[in-house]
Amino acid sequence: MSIQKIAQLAGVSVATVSRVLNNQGTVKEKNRERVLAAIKASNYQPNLLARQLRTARSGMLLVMVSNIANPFCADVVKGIEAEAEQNGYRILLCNSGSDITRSQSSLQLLSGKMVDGIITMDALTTLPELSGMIGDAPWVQCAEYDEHSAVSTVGIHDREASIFAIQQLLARGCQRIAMINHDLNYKYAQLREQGYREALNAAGNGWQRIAYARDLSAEAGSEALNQLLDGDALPDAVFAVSDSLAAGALRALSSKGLRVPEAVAVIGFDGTELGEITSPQLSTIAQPSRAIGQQAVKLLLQKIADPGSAAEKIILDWHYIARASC
Amino acid sequence: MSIQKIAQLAGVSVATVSRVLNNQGTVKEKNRERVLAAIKASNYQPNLLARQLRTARSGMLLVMVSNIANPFCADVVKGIEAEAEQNGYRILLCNSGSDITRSQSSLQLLSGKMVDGIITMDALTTLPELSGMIGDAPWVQCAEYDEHSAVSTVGIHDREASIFAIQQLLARGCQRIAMINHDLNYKYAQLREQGYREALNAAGNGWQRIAYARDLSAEAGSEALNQLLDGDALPDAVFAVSDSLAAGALRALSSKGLRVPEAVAVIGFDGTELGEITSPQLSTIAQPSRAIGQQAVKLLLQKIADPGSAAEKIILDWHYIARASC
DNA sequence: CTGAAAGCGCTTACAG
DNA sequence: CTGAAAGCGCTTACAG
Repeated sequence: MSIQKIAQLAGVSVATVSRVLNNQGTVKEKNRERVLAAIKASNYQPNLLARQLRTARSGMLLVMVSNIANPFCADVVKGIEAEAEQNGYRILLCNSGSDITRSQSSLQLLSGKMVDGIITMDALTTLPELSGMIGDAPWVQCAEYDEHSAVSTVGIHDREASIFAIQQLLARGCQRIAMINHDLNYKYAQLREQGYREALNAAGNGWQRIAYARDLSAEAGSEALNQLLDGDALPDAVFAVSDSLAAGALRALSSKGLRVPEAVAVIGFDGTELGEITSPQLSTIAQPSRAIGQQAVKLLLQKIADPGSAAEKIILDWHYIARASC
Repeated sequence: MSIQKIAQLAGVSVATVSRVLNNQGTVKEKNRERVLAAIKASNYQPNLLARQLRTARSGMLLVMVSNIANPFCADVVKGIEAEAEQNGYRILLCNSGSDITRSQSSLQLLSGKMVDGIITMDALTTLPELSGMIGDAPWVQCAEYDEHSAVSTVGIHDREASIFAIQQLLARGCQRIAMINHDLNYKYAQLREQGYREALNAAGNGWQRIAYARDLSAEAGSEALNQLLDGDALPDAVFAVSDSLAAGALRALSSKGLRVPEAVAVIGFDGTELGEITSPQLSTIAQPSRAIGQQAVKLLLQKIADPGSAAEKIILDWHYIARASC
């Protein structure tokens, strides 16, 4: 079913059909009705491929997430969706799974003109490989801040937040503060680790242990915690770079009979709903997830409207949520 | 940058460029090299819109999820992704948020020929409104089983699973078993409620209370539980239709000082990782999430390959995971 | 092994 | 207010 058939059915030209379809130009009322009737009668749906090929505009934004199962990502996506919708854009989600091949495959949607722009949440270090395909298409990098790249970004001050968390633990009297980090390919992982070391060094505390979780699942958090427990001295505090990791750590601590926060204090990161269902509830650094997504869309739309505009960096505020685990 | 330019640069026709692009037909080695060189030199990327318009094939599957933040959905999506990838298909995720307008908007991707088929996880009752747009495009409905519709589905036997859960509670000696259900627009919600009532009726137990959560968040689970606590007699067991709801219920119980399972036993549904991070850990009905996604793709691909084939229904096995909450 | 040409289904100046 | 025609960037018989 094409616009041709509709034109034929309605006894007008394709141009006229196109005009009523797009509500533009002027069409005599009687013709409009005829066209509308023909459309309804044949259950016609316009071919988006043809339309977008012609107009070079899709009204769609691609969002590339490393892991939708992560509640923080899901929250950011919600912010993205809301803002996009408000501006008449639809969003397409691709789960890259941090896999470079899969990312590249998804990027074809961009280079292939199926979407007008892209928001990535991938690891910073994978970006160079991607940027070739992205070229100078509208792009903003989300929740992964990089000061040197020429791409627009929105995120928080990760180092600061991390320092704050450690200071919190220090103020509590903790002596052996361990960290559960994630893949150092992520800039946030690097920055938070840097903050961890800085804060401890500044306090003259040389006891530093870091375990790296293989992904952001609770399971991986448990594993990481068990690694930490393997050493000579037990940590009396754990700072995890994600609530899901922290949740897994809490679980592992509990199964070892270590009370939280008495024996081991725990601080998480993200401020997701996960922190409310663990026991004890999780103290955590909350990111402004929705706002991050929202800002990302704003930057992207700006770039789409004016492709020549310069890259912009937005830093949003985090805050600490004190609950029972610290 | 178009195939035209490449042809010009390489000094061949567009047909030849197309042939090397698609690795088909035969091209003299020297010409192939020239084309490849031109492509590299100009960082050419094929326009997918044009290609798909011409071939009427996209290699993409649309997955419409009501809520990606739900871990069960995320697991199903993982199964979908894996199976799709194995068959050379890319997947596009759309978060409908159970919103009919948003669903319709996403469906334009299908009717607009941008994707070859669709997997929905929406509520059954919204489907009639959608089926008009879907027409007879390849479609499978996932995790929401309907015996009467003509669309392929894959799911579990919800009523049975629900009955089993209630019997478990009954066997434990629970007398006042409440249910936390979700929107009855979902068939699974209807079926599980039916199972709940049937099992209690069969046991001659007339004490039946149901609270409906406004969504599938832990927060909504807590709210629902508090409603349940409002009545005259306290329940001594709660069956929740989702792990996230159950997690919220556990949290609310704990804040009321009600011990689980001693004062109130709890059983969840889905078998997601959430059940492992709550305290106590959650006993739950586990769905074969990955397999559900995988089967859905198989059915869909089958339908794409042979559009005339009949709708198929697949019922997968669930199993009970006994943990500490019951 | 290669190229000219038709055509996928739209939109949009342009002329009337 | 309307239609004929060009063109978006591809692929694919078809002829050579």
